Amino acid sequence: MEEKIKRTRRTAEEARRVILDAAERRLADLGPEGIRLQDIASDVGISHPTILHHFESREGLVLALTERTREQLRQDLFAAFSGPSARDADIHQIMARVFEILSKRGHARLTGWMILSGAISQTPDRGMLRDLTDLIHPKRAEEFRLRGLPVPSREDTLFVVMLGAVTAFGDGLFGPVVRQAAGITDEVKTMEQFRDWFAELLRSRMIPPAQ
Amino acid sequence: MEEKIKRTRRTAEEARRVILDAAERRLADLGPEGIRLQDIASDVGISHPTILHHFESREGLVLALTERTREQLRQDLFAAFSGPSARDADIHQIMARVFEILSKRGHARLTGWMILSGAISQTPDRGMLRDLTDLIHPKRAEEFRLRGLPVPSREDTLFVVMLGAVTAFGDGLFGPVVRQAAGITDEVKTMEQFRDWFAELLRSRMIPPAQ
DNA sequence: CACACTACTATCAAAATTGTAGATAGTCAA
DNA sequence: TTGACTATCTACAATTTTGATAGTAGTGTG
Repeated sequence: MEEKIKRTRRTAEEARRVILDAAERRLADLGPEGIRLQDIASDVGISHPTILHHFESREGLVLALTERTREQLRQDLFAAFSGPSARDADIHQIMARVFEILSKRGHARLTGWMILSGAISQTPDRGMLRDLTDLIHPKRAEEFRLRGLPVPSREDTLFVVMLGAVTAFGDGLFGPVVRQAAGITDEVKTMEQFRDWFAELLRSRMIPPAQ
Repeated sequence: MEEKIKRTRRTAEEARRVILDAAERRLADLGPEGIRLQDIASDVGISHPTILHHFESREGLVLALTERTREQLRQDLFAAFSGPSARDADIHQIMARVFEILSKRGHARLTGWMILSGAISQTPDRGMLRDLTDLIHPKRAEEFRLRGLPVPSREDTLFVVMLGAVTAFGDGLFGPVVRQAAGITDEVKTMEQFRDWFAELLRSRMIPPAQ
């Protein structure tokens, strides 16, 4: 006697989404070895050939995940910097949000893995930080201009942005190990203190000097 | 007619060394998928069971590599900060050396991979940055004391060290992608400029304010 | 209702990878 | 020289993993 098996049939788009979600979770949690078709499939509750059906190959899955992660990151970052709530938020809040995006959501780890595995170089680059700099620099220049101070170069703003990026990514991936090597006992508390300290450092570079 | 095959027989120590060298190179160059016993073996010019003979298992190899990398990093960093040449080198030269250690030798990439794969948490931690802070902080405090200025807390020095570490690691792994996202064309030149700019930022935090 | 479309499954094939077993050959010490 | 030791090899086994094939079952449209 044969069992009638219930199939849940999703739209192709929905199927791709849940598969990518599962792959993302596995990769962020379990590291480089975590992206096995069978495991991902069983997480979703489907058979592994279904993944191949939607993504052609394992590599196709990886590339799709890379692209989606990049795009999400771009959107999250721009939301943090140009959303309505960012209008009068100070840099502490914004940096807190950036760090949160990169560490809590595991984006730093994901990106690190993608860089190491070479997937990221096969995916289109959209000049995220260039655009971010172009968003920030005019405002910053204006602040200086209003006070009659020498306007900092765009390159200076770019370097501040790059430092923010490198540090936020670096903290997301290397942070825990660095804090351990620093002999820190209260991870969570120190993490927040460090981020605040760093945000203050960035702020003192960004704003015009006190008159 | 049988060919007499020449075997090169190394001491166990030497064999372990060349195997770890090859594994390190593959991992830094090729990423997570680069650590395959057969490939490493053929790089060295041996058969893959020889690797198993020396390291018990693939995992044993990974752990041995993790430990060695950590120890090398520790030694390199301490050499940069307390070696004879570091006596009157300024922070620009020291940071340049730190960045070089982490990027050129691929240590940042290696460490990133080890974190992602979970290997690093199975290896002893020696509080490298804590020790580094204890090496630096007294000197720094003395500089302030001599000038009759309020002495910064050890925590402040620790944060500067942590920022240096996070940024140097972050740059070693994420740097190229960040620079690409920043729309930078001349990678090498910008990299140097950024590092100098960052070293100057660190210096301005570290030294006593101008009288 | 009938039919086309396609998301999905079971099963198989092929390749790669780690690990085992037993034989072989350098090396050193007695 | 002889013998013990062990670094290294060849050959094989077991497992895992990606991918191919062909058929099944929801879903929407004429």
